[in-house]
Amino acid sequence: MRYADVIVSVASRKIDRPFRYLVPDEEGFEDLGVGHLVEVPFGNRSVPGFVVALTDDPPQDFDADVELKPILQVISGPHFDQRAVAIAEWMSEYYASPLANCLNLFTPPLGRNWRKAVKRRPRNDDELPATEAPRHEHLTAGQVASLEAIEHLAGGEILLLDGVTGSGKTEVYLRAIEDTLDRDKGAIVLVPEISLTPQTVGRFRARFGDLISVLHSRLTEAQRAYQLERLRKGETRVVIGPRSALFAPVSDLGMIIIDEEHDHSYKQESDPRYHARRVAQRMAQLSDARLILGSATPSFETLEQVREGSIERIELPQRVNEQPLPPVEVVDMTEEFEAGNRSMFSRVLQEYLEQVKKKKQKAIILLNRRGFANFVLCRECGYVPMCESCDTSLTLHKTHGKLQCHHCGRLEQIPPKCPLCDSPYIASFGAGTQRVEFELNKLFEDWPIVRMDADTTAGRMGHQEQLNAFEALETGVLVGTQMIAKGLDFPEVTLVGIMAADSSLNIPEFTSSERTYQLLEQVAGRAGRGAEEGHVVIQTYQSEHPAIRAATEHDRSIILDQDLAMREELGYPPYTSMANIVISSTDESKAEDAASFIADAVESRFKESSTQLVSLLGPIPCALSKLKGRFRFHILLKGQRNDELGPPIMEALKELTFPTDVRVTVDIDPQSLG
DNA sequence: AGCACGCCGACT
DNA sequence: GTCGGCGTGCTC
Repeated sequence: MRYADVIVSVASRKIDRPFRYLVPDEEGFEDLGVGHLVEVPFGNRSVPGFVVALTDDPPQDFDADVELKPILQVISGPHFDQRAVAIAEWMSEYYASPLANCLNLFTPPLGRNWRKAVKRRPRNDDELPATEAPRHEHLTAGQVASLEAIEHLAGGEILLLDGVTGSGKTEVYLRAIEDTLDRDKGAIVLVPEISLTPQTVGRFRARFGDLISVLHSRLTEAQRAYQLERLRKGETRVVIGPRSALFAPVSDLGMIIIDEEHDHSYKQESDPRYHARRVAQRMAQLSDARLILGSATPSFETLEQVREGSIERIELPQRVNEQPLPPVEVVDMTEEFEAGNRSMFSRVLQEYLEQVKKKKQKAIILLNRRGFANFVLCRECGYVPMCESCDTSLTLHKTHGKLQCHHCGRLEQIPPKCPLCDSPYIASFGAGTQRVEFELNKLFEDWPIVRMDADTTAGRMGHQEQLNAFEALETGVLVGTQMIAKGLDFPEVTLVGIMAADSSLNIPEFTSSERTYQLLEQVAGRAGRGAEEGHVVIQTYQSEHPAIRAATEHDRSIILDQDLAMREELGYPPYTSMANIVISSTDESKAEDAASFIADAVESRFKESSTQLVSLLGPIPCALSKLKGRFRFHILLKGQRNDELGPPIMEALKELTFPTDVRVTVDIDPQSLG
């Protein structure tokens, strides 16, 4: 008899182990192997499962042929191979996540109709056209050095392309992939989702034609399945897509490229909470593939690895068009106020805006907060309308004239008078992107403004629609949140204005300086990409802060050394490893009880393990102590540098049971402790 | 995670 | 007397 080890796709740490089934000696099961999605009986129901091994041995302690149940049907596959199982197993341990969830990354989404295979052949292939992109340009010295370094890179080794915006990193990627294909190997290219624009895709399509599969979020399930099938068969050898493209079945993987490696979209914020950079590192080792990271503002973690020698670095300090980076002017808004300016725009920004309008050019204004006003407040008694489901203040939106919760979406009427003291003096504070749009309209009549934030980009094509609208303008302004900082390339943009540049500095996270610097430097790089000189104006109340100064002077060293020194001093990553366990429930005391139970169990599990715990904080209420009607507590663990906290946490949690409604999430290497 | 079994409170 | 609360245990 043949038997199959199956991981049932049920997200629970309790049943996270293989179950062995009989493989029926029937038609349809001849080719059954690792990576197939199957339907298996489980308890008194049937569930989806993934075959992870085949064997001739019955399980111990079982009267196999009497008690074992047979696989009911083979649904689809194979979706992954033995190497993928090894990666999923590593992820499961490292991230303390059920193996079933990790294997899910390699397989099509299991909807309500999982018993039926998704058709692989789509009606329309959605092939985006190749855009003409002739091979340049001669290469710059930095590009030549990059290609040489890549050539000498051994499998599993990592290279950082540390190149300013516009330094031609994409051309290096293209040539490195050509070389990979020449060696008869495949490649994975990860980009932030926002970069999957027709322009980027067109360049790759032009160079690699039918050898590339593009995985973007607009694909239907059938289109996606078709592209994955082509990769698996080796018909396409290169895949480009967001973080999930890391799990595409590229045959004979020779190279992984992560563009804009600092980007936060590479961290998945649902289980398994993996970081694509970390998984790619492991995958490159297991596959003997080269790993290329690229960014104008590399993550401090990566730069620390450069410093300690585990990542090689090549700098590309020059732009391909030989233009300098745009000069940045900092305006201290306290001085503007002293000088009698009550407008949200500084005088210098207003002057530049007038010039841009006069010259029929384009401007970008960044304010990293959506809505009209951040919150409203009664001026007599201080009452602030709060969300009933979340422990946060409501944001004023002018478009629908209501208060909105930015965490759960709840809408409330604006109270005409204070519900506590009946005062009519309700005022709003803190401007958002809607307010900027409103003030610009007042200041510059009949100058078109395109607003780009989460409110205007809903829907599948939202981003592209707003970008197209801005592109189509002869002259105008793009107002938006951080989403406009990423990868936009409009040569007509000659001015970038950044409002409230310090707003993200005050977020209580150890990465707030790093993030602020990256955001400012990235958005500053949107100016002056054409022939015309660009200007950048940063408005702030903390003009002396290193994060602001580093972006102003285009000099990362102003912030890097002192920020890393601070992290070492205070025991933050990369000098410690960190894990955050969040426990939530609609019942506050249930959440708190479960949390202290977990804290005890985890602590004693670490005492028995070889992994040393540097500190355990909590349980304490989360910064967002109530979210979507659920009360939240968290436990923050620190371990020694590079120690893996996942395995002991997983073991502790496997032994515990909680009342229904109590949810426990483990976040290894968290980006936010909220 | 589901789902069944099983043992104690307020209702037709 | 019964419906039903959710604790405990099992799933090849």
